[in-house]
Amino acid sequence: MSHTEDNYLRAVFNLTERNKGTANTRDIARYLETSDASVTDMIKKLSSRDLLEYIPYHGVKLSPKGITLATQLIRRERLWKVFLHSRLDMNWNEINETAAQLKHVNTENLISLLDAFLENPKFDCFGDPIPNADGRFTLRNQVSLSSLPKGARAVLIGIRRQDRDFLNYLEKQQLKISSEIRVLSRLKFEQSIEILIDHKYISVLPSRISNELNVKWIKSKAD
Amino acid sequence: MSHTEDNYLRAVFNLTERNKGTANTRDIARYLETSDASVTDMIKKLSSRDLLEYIPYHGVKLSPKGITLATQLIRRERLWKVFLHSRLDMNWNEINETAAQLKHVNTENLISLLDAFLENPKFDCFGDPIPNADGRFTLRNQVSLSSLPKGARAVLIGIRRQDRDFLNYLEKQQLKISSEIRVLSRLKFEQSIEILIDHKYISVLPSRISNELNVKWIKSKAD
DNA sequence: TCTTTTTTTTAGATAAGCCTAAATATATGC
DNA sequence: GCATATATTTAGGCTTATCTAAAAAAAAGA
Repeated sequence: MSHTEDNYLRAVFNLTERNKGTANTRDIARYLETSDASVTDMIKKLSSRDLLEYIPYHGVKLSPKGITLATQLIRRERLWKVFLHSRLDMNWNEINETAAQLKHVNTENLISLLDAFLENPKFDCFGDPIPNADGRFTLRNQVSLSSLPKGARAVLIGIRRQDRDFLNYLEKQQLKISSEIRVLSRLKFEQSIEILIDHKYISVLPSRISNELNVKWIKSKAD
Repeated sequence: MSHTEDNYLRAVFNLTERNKGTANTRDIARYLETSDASVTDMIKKLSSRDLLEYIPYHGVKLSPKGITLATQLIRRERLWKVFLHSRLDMNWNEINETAAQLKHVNTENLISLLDAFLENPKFDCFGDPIPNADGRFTLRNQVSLSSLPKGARAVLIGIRRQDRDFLNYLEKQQLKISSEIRVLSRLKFEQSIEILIDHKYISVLPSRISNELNVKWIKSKAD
């Protein structure tokens, strides 16, 4: 597998949300910042090698073989993210850029040794699940921050959007994985939500933002 | 810089022993396991970009610009070796294979963060010096194990040859960086040297082997 | 349904990195 | 110094991954 092929597989994986549905040419091209024509070329190549299931003019999804490979890539990438975050204390944007490169590194024992060194994390620093060596993902209950009622308490456990500007914005707001959140009020303007972060910082987030944040809702006995 | 270009620069760096002398086409081809013709092509390309100084038919050396880049590559590769050895406990052969891939990864702060995490090591797990961010190498006194007299005490600090079979052989012999060595006797047969390793293991090494090992000779006050 | 817009595919080119075979330059031995 | 051997370069071609422009298919709107 070349780096390019790796990236196509991961793109299809991400765009089909773990293979529910198909990815279309145009979205893959945008995701990888390349031309539609290049995507068609590569799709043909990968499907001829049984990594993609392809119906011309109607998009692609991963084949069983493709799922296995894509899952390994995701595993490598997310384990590296944990390393970069927890050991090197790198910032979010650089973590994504660096892990995107590191995921291509592949030798016999590297990933199992790294996994052991990091003490077998199940989620990365953005809350995304890390598949185990068999490709299985850990599931957990989570809801969108935007769905919480006034007064609710929650912990931030997942960040859906991960583009540069969005991540910079969150870091500015002192929001990070494991941050404790209390919903102070819900405003009519842009369906905003006013929250208290880690008992210290007050923020008002428009739904455009809070929709992208997944939390674990801590229900007290009273509820 | 592409991965291929990276590898050519590092090859020239290694083959010229930090730029004393020139590297010839054939040796570069052997080192990179490619054809002579491909090497000529790439040499032309890199010298046209002022990374190599090239006299047709008479070999190449790194230009000042090339030295800077090659030194950064060596720095990245050797820092990763320290990580793989000291944190992941990977074996020597896989360390070389993995670090060869990792050295291409390059983002803004990665290497300085890794360096800090590893506590600024000056030598890697094979005893090779790690250039600092300015490209300077730490020097130290070392002699070949083969040159020690009977009775000498020393510490293993460098391994010159690093091919698969050689490294496997050393690991079998319980030899590693920082091993304490005492010279028990010197034999006529193949100029072998009998040594005691870490007060536990006795080995007889032919000069073919001991020539490739660098040690720090611990001279006691009596000497 | 028929036209227009959007999306996808095809056609034809280009650049990087590699190859083999042939030509040429340099080094070596007598 | 000349013949032979070795090393290097040139010539021509291949593959991968990319591109733009044009053609074709599908989707959307009136």
